[in-house]
Amino acid sequence: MQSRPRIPEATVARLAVYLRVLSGLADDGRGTVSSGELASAAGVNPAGLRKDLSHLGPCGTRGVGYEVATLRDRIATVLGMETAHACVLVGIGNLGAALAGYGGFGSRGFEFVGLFDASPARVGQHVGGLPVRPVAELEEVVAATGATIGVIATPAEVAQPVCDRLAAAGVRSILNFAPVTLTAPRGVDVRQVDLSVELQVLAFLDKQRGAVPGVPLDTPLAPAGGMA
Amino acid sequence: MQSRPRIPEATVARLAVYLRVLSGLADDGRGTVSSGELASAAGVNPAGLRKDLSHLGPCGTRGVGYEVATLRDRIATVLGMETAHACVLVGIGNLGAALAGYGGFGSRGFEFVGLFDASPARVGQHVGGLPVRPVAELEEVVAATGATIGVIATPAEVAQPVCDRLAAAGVRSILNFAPVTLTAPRGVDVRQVDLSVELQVLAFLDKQRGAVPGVPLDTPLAPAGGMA
DNA sequence: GGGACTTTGTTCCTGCGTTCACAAGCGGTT
DNA sequence: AACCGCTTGTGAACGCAGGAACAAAGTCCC
Repeated sequence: MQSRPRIPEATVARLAVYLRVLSGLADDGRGTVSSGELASAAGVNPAGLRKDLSHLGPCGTRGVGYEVATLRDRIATVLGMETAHACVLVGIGNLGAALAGYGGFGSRGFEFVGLFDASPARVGQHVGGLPVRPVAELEEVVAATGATIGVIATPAEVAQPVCDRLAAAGVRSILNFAPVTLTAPRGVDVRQVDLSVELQVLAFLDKQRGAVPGVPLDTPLAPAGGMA
Repeated sequence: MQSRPRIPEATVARLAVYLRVLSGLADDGRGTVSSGELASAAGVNPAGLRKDLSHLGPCGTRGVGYEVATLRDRIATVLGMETAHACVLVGIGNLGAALAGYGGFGSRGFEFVGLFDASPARVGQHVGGLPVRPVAELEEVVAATGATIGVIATPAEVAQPVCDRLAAAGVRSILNFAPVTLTAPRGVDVRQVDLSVELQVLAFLDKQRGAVPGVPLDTPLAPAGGMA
């Protein structure tokens, strides 16, 4: 009954999506939304959306719907977005530069306070308004800024040492883009985003769909010629 | 039981991880691996790993373990990696350029056959060995190359139109990096990768952990000055 | 050749997430 | 003021994923 006994992780991920949709609706001047419309825009089931929202207490009006601005602020508060989160980014390659320049982070309360790279050629360059610093200064910057989130976009070979240094420096949440499974000490949360894994799942689903005609397309799809 | 009655998506995602670990072990010259060691390297439970592998039939030797090369090839076959997949990439901004230059795709059977961007300044440039083409040629290239996978790395505003054009051109699997929920016709599978959502989940877990001291750290954690 | 150890493959069980369906409550209307 | 339709919030059932324990099977050693 308290504020948050426990919110499932799957629900948290969806809350972030709702928040994005609600921000767009607020910009369009919408005052209220129904669960059905919001669920449709987010690509989920209306009942599931209501259950997700029930985790943060009653925040809608029966017979009317949800007040867009109020619900947006409520979700932002629950997700911990009222306070800015300081992040450090290690590995300013192609992907790292893309992350540093991505505006979607800053508008959601995440601020990069340090960019690091091992290559001397990169050090000193400015990416997204911040200078790239040598990795030797990592611990110093983390301690000075109180950064709690670390993002790893390095080659796979050095991802684990970087993870160890981040954890030792006091970072408690790590987002890893390197294609390796990281091990972190107890109390440090690591989330893995493997781009090739996503592609392989897509390829498998495509193969499975093509091999099993049990899920036919309702589109004509022409000859196809496929046979079992 | 024979070929594939149905493999859960969660298992497919983990199979891709096992495949990466097995490739590394094969490069190190390892002949066999036990489920415990493989599970440890992949960061999963040994029992769960064996259950995942059971979906593709008995492929291990009791008392010994799994033959590294054999298991690797088996997983690669199941995931549909023996045949190369042609992909098109729309939106050559910071993120798109990073994806085009990422070597992890080519080594896993995914080949970019077309890069597209709406900006005339981008068109003609070469990224990752391929020329950037105008989006007007999208349908033509998809038809000529038979690409089945489309990757969207455009701004959010144009992601839905691009998705529609990809689907109409014959692409059946779409990986979307734009922060919008896409709607695709029946038969076209869309996977969403929202980087800010990942960060927000991390921030929430951190906030929850900090507010609820029920999960204490077993490390001393007192002075931040300590290091490995 | 036999015994014992190791490791896989399977089965059961617990818990979670998702979905469906209904009661409660609010606004608008007459 | 009362009725009625609409929407939220909640309770229950279904299905699925995850984890642990057990039996089968193969190998190594004596």
